Amino acid sequence: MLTIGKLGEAAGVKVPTIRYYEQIGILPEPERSAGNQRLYGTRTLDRLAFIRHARDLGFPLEAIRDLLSLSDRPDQSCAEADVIAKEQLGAVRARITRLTALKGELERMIVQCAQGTIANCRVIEALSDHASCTQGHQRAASMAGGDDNIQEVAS
Amino acid sequence: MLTIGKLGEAAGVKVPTIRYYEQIGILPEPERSAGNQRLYGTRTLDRLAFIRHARDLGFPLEAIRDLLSLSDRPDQSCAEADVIAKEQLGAVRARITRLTALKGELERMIVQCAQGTIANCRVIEALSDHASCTQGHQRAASMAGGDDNIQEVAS
DNA sequence: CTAATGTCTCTAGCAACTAGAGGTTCAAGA
DNA sequence: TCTTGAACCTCTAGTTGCTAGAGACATTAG
Repeated sequence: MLTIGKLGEAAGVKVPTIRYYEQIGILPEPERSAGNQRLYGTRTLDRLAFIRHARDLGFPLEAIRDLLSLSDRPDQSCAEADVIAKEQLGAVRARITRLTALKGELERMIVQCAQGTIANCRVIEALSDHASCTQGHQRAASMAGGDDNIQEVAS
Repeated sequence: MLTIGKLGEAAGVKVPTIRYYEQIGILPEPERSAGNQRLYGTRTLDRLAFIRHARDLGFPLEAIRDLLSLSDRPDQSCAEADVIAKEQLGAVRARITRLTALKGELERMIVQCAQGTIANCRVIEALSDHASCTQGHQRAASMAGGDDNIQEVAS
């Protein structure tokens, strides 16, 4: 039997994340020790590894929940799993397309920045000049899953 | 003078988002009409278009805040703006690399799904089999800004 | 036995919005 | 002029997928 810390270590998932997964119901409530600490078997380790891997692949937790409920009924058709994976692939492709366009625009911006003053800075100017934008004006309706925010770029 | 709705339409930004930007201080508090409604000039439209464009490029609001404070002091060097843009470019490149790897893995998974039952579904199996993962085990320390979650894939 | 580490629950916070309640103001048509 | 309906106001709470902290209890190594 594994404690929560060992489980997290084995699966590559942080301890609070495991408790969070239990809270939202994608991991079952485990046994407890005499002192009320969670104890897990290898079944849960497999399940958690599955979740982690799917998260790494970009699947949202709701999709993972669906996948898990499918794998709990192994006699069903795998068509549903296939659909989920294909949707995921479409979303990933769309993101790559979009990010590639962004990369081009950023590269242009940086090349044009001649280390002058802000007044004639191409970076700021490129950001101000919406007309030179390669993307359209549709933000909400742009592409499926097009939420390309990057964390920790500059504080 | 533009009302908030017209401003949002002109800049391609939703009304609650504008109020949110004001709340977090990246848009100034505007004038008000006699009936307490917000009224904006073209200065704010420019600023909002700048924000929207930068968001489209994936800049986080904190980076945009820095960029805006730079552009408020036009005599400074643009080196800082250059640094921010370069960080952004690095993050975008890392995301593309990562997403391309994910795309390959998803494609493999889907090709192998022979429309059988869950019991021998390659999609589920590929997700369970952590050993066949092309990525390492480092999640937190993977790549800069590597948070590739996709929304709205499956409910 | 004690000290250090691990675990417990609970609450609050992060980004970047979005949605809703319940009320007010404005512009246009009859 | 009145009236309707859209747009606006403030405020709170929800979203996703966690992360961080407080204060208390459990376990384990020396």
